[in-house]
Amino acid sequence: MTIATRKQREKEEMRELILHAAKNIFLEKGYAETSIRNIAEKIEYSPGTIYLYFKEKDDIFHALHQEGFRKLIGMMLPLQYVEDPFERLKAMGRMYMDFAKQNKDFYDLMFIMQAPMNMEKDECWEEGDKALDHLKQVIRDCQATGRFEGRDVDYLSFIIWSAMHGMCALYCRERCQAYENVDALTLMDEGYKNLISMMAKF
Amino acid sequence: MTIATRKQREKEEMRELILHAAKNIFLEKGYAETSIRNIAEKIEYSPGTIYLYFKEKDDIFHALHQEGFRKLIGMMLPLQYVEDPFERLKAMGRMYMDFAKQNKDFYDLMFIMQAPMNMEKDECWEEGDKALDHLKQVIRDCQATGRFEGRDVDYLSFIIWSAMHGMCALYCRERCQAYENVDALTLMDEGYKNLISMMAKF
DNA sequence: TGGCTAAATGAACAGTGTTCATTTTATTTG
DNA sequence: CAAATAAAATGAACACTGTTCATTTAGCCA
Repeated sequence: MTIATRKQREKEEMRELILHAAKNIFLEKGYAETSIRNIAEKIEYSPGTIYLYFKEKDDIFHALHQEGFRKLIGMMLPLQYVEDPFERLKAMGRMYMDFAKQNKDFYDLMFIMQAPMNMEKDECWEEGDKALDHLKQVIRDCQATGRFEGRDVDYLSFIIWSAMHGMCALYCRERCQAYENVDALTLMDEGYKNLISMMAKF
Repeated sequence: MTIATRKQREKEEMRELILHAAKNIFLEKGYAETSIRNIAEKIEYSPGTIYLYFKEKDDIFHALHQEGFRKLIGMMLPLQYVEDPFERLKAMGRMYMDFAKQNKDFYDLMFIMQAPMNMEKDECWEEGDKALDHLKQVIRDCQATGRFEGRDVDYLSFIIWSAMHGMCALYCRERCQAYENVDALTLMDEGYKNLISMMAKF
């Protein structure tokens, strides 16, 4: 094993160390409260060191962004074995919602935040595109069984995604409080049922 | 006219002056780039002065938040004369979308940002609640004509709002770019048409 | 004009992301 | 092994942030 490869591995380990610390602070305190100095302190290095492994703060969150998508896709993957396409679509929607509920901060980072988006589209959205392709494919599968006949896949996937995202985003940013007498989780569950009914008759 | 009343008027004018400057910077540069010092500089006062008229930065954005809702409600108001409730609902949806397209930053501030929400619910969401009540009422009007029969108004309004918000939020935060071959505005228009079709058959 | 109150100031505090000359550490060469 | 070189880590410094507060300035009343 050459020194060069060890050096490279150590570099990779350092990146992981930083990411691990960043993720913990981020999940605990949120984006705004996660500072470079906080991360540096946690891993017992100086702030400057972090800039040897990441070009800027957003780079770190870009990495977490990808991790979030890998997590979401990981949750979705088993659902490909649900045979009936519409049932699969329904299960995917529920999974998406559960992901948002259980990983508020990841969801925020992936779909709401402005921060880590100053990247060239191609490299930044690879994982996100994959997730969207999943959705489009299941819609095409539905169409193969006669559902959603004649509907454009792009437009249809967009409104479905929007509806799901809308609920999750309102949830993440506390706008569900507008409904004083209904608890947020119930609101989402029942809202989703309505969406399913709509799609079923569509 | 007593001095006291003039003093009070001057105080109000100063608030307006600050708000006006804040709004301009905010609409031009966004929330993060709008600093107290920037606002102070624009109105040619010292930073400290602003804290004599607003408790904190969020207070300023809370005021803009309200202004945004008044603007949205103002746009919605004429639509109450659309007789058919479902047509009215459709028009309201389109109006909501247009508002988001034309006032990206206001929309962001009103429905996406975390910032100015650290207020006691009652005073902060008065305007927002009014807007939501509008939606609920038109749904009830629809139900009076036999549409959406047996559906819970809270849940139904939530999924409709979510679908609209989802599109607008994805638009505001540049997630429409996920669709490489479709322009964002077309995506929203066509997405909305799909939503209307869904609601029509629901 | 003197006294008082209210308004405005701007330096100071504790924090931020980021840069870079300097020091420390590790590796290679003589 | 020692000296020279290359790589990694440092932390002070820069320009910024929101917010506070002792001090100065301006306006009003007796």
